Amino acid sequence: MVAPPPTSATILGGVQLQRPTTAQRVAELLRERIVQGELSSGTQCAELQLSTALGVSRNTLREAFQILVGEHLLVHEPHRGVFVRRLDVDDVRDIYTFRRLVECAALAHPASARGLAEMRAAVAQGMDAAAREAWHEVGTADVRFHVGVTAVAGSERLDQAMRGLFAELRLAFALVPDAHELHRPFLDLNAEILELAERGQADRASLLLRRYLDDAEARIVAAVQGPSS
Amino acid sequence: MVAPPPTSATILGGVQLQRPTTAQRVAELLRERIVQGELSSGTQCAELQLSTALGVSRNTLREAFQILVGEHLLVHEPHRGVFVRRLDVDDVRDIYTFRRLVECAALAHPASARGLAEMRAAVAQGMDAAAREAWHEVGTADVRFHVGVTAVAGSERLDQAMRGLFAELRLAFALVPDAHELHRPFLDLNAEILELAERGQADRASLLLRRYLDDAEARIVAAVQGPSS
DNA sequence: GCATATTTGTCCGTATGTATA
DNA sequence: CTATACATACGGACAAATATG
Repeated sequence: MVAPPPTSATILGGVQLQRPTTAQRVAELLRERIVQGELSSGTQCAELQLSTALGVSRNTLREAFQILVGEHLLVHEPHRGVFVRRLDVDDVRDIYTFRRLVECAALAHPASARGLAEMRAAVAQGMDAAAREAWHEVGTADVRFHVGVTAVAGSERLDQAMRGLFAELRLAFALVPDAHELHRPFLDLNAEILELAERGQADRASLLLRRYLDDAEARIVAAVQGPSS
Repeated sequence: MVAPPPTSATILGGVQLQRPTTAQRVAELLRERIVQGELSSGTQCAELQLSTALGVSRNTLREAFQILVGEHLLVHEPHRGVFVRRLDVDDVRDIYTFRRLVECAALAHPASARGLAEMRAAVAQGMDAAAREAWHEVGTADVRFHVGVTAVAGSERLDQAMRGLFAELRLAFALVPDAHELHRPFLDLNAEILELAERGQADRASLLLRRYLDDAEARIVAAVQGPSS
């Protein structure tokens, strides 16, 4: 059920030499639904219900759960079940502390040209999407830009950690009332950061990025705190 | 089998409010064996053999595998099984690129006093262990010192990522012939870094740390490359 | 290159314990 | 407090892929 099992060998280019197992496909499907906000924070993922809905056994589903718990997208409460993670203010602050350290340091000491290329592509995609008023894609491009910033550091593991962090962040994005307004103001800022980075003005690029992150953090924190205060 | 299931409630102090599930306990047991080198790189973890040896079902064991695969300690090869990860030179370089960025940036922009306290405790432990010629404990203290450095940044998620990175690194430590000699030369260096950090000489501490990491990387790379060259 | 044995991948049924109405 | 629902964990089964002789 879940998905048409890829024909056979699946030896596509790249690193992925192994056809995904069912648990991996289930995890990917759930991950997508979570970051897209279709499964909102706090939602319980009942084993019986989900396994029948997806057409997989409970054992396989539980393997998928372990993957997503490891990515912090699900939380496990013993004998109660697994739930879509709910981020609180401390979580958001923690994530942005992480991002500030990594992204600013990456820009300050550039080591990989591949990251710059990603940043460039992301800025172009964001501009294009904004012109078409495709706000969701603007958000995607924004995330892509910052993954690119991280890639400047030149560590595959660091990139992966950051991708996981952004998946978590989307749990908070879903709480922001007008998601369009969240990313649009950053389009020009990203372009400016890119230009500074390409001209070798590493310190100024890093400083501008820090301002971006402080601003973004404040917006998300306000949204997570809710209408109160 | 695996381990005496903790009596009942297990509401110890700290964050851990949930009694570990069997899969988590199995994962912890295997993790320990892996980082201690008892399960060496490349070893296959046969499901039937391990599940009977540990007294758990195959399903439960497979859940534990997913946890450790997520931590990069095991690799999954479809229809072949799971194996203890084998690090190559690129892996070691990647890990040290990660460490350089994070640890140096943490020291350069200190944000948490708790991290400094950990560094201080680790230096003391290392000195004490060296005096007793407990070389294994010297290594433990060295790792603790650098986890402390990371903690200076003040992000729980960053700390966790770094702990995972060190678990991976131990796969490579096991390849170094005389593990004693790996950490001992760094005892004085750690103390010096700590002193600079405590005196607020953030830049000099960060620079010294970078030299440490370059040196350590070279040693590990040489060990992983083997007697050749 | 082929037939066979082994191991993984996945499912089902079920007994037990835990939380909640 | 009982009852119900659900998670936990086990063992068995079989197909599919891989390894072996």
